[in-house]
Amino acid sequence: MKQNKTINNNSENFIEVYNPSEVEAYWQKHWKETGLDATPAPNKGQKRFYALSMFPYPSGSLHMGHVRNYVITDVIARIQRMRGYAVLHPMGWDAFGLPAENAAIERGIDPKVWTDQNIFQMRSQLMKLGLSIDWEREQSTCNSDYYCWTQYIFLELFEAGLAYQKEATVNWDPIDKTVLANEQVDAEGRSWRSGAKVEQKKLKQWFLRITNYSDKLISDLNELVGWPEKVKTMQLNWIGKSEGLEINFDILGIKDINIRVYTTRPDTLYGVTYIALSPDNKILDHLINKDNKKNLDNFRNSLALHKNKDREENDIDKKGIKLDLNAINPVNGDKVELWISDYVLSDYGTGAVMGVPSHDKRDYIFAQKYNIKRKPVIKPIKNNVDYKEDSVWTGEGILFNSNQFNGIDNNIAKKEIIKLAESEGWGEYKIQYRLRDWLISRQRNWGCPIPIIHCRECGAVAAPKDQLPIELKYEVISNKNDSRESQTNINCPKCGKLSTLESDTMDTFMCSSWYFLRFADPNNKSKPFNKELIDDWLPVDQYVGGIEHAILHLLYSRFLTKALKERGLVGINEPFKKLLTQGMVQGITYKNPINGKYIKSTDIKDINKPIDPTTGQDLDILYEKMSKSKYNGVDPSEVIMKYGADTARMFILFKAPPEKDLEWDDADVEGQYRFIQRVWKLIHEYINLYNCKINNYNQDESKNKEYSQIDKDLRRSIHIAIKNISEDLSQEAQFNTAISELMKLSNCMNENINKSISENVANESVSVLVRLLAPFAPHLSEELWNKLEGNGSVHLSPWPKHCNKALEVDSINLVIQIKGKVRGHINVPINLDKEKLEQIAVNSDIAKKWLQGKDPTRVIVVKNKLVNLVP
RNA sequence: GGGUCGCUAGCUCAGCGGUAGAGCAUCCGGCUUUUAACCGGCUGGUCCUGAGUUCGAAUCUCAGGCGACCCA
Repeated sequence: MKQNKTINNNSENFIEVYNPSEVEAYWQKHWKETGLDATPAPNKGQKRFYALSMFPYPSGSLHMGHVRNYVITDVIARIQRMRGYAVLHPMGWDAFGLPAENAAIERGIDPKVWTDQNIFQMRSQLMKLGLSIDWEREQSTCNSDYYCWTQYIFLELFEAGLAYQKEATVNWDPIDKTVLANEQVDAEGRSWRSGAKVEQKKLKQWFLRITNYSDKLISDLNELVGWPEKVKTMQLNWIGKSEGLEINFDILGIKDINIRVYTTRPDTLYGVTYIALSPDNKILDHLINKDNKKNLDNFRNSLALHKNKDREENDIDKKGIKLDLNAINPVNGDKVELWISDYVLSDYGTGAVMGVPSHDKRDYIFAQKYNIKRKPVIKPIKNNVDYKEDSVWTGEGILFNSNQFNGIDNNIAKKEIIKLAESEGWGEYKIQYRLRDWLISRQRNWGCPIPIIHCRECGAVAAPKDQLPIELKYEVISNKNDSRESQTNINCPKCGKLSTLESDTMDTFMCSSWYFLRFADPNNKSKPFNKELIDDWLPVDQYVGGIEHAILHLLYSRFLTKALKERGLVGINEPFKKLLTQGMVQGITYKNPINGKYIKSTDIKDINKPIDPTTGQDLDILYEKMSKSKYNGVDPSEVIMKYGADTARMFILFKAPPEKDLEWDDADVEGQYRFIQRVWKLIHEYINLYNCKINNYNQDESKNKEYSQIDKDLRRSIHIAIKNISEDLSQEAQFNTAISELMKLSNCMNENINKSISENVANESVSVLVRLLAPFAPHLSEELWNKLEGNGSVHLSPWPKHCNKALEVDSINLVIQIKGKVRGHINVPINLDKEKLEQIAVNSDIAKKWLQGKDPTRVIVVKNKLVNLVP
């Protein structure tokens, strides 16, 4: 940006242009030296506030999403400090994970060195944003003084029986060569990290018993009044509690064996035409004869290694083989076919489903493919045009084809059929959850080692807590496969015999499920944290992060907090009191709608009418998530270099409410830069004209004084700004409207600049504006505060309070409505009684003109606002 | 299919029964050796549509349209 020597050459006093890079660097250094951002020592009686952003993965470069995230918590932290809270605002690094390991393999670098370099890089970028973070509390999950306690917490869970090993069908990511938890596989069956189609493998793995807490995780959502409803709904759906019936189906011709089926739709029981078993259901061993055994083996082998989710999908091809057996529907004795199909999951429910093609989409598709008969038993109450008996109806309705239940509403029938099943003994009411136990084993090197020793005699033995950490070996990982197979020998802590150390590491989500606790007691050498300090600072008062963690991180953290509470390690029940999920930062893209190619903005001649330089095609202008492949990324460091951190902060907060997506627009950034410059100039003009100093403002004097009209008007604007901004920042984090109010106040001060404002009111306005601006533009405000000779730091000065008296007005513009339409205004003194207002309105020229001599039939008077005359 | 949220100036958003509002952009003027920057000013609105409630609806109710996200 080209810098002029002065902003306004006409002004008598030359005002230097505000130079953000100089000023920002100066104050950042000064704040560091004076310890401005340090967390105050717990002091009895002082209110506490814990502001936290989700800590980042240290990829090495800061992106706009990070900036948005950390600026939001920073503004909140700064406001709370000015309001007199002791504030904890820490930062750390989610430092284990595959990129470091891949870098190590590809380039032969120690992953620890690589990670630390990235952390150094990102930390210095963050510092340039002027974030009031207490860096003394910084944590990095890959440091042994952190993961030591991750292991300790794992052992606590192990002792509580909440960590266990089992053989299960698990999601295998073929690119990252590791297993994944269900939460880490998306709806298309792809890994959240590598994007690879996940395969199914049967492996012995470590799990955490999150399902023990299913009900608590649901019911305690009610405590989380400060969470977006959307996130709570997503968690509720993920846990997926359902009520239903578990039914025994006898098999025709085979005694002593029956098939257990779970259904949430007992009302469709009369519509069952087949039973489908999962291919690995153990009951098959008892049902299959030699001939069928071969078929089954072939079938099992032929099954593509689908991901669970994939198999649940409605529209994918479902495969099946028919058995020469029939089951008996216990409710009516009907014979139903027996099938094996890959759309039945072995570890959900009982590994068997009852097929009701008329009332379940997946069953319908399967039945259609294999010509299985259908039997409709529910029809909608309304004569729905869309409903046909030979199609599938999954909605509500009335039963038919169902003996004694005919004509009954299906919701009532559900309960009635459960009752019948229980009284006749062929089924029982059961609650089922979608949530599975959390698989935490990862076949990776760069992760927190699982502190377990496998002994031939004693089995899985916990590493003694006083021998933690089980150190991670940092040697260069040159060959993935070889390093996975090498085992570390260790003596069994129980019997002393030679044993092996567990070679898997933990899911990195385990590391991030408790970091918010460690910040309360970051340097504890004897345990993860001191309970008193946790209960003092936590729960986190304001947590800010991306919606992508609505289930993963937030659910795991809630679970772990509850588990630790039961172990007596913490006293809190929920970790995060308020949650704000910020929207994405999007960049402008130019896309050729024909071939779908993205064009760099530098290749476009006229940015207002973008044309593909090679094909001449008109381009679509879109806003999309910033990414290299779309050429729409904006580098935070460049923006800070060009405009300064304050401009970047102001822009990002002003452009959209925090929870909405934000469209990056360079023109608007310029606008914010100009605002910063205008404020700078404005305050200097006040200094020059009114000799403004913070300490010249006499608050007591302002209270009972008689003011001139100009002073009164300006004071009203000042106190309206205080009131509105304080409200914007109290209930919801409405930074955009708060900044808009700041602009209004500065515009108003600017309008009054050459009018005869009294010195005290000029000082009041300056003192208020600089303080209101402080959380948003901390450097500019501090510099101005300093110029105004304010005491100490503006960031430790008290947040202004509005004065109700200043909001009062002497006169109002009375609105005159005729039949509800605004026809004019009359300036009248405030607080006139209704009769007087009516009199003024009726006798006004406006009334005469519009009523044309007629008397109004009705008069509505709203005191201090309007009079409505109805002819 | 269900749920949630949204639709207000060219753009991004406030307003949530009582005069439609900010910022940016546009346009005009000033300043200036040009570009630009800066300063000043003016524009700009079926508040998605329709019906209802009301003296009065952007605001409340109902129906519909469009869009986003989530779930199935």
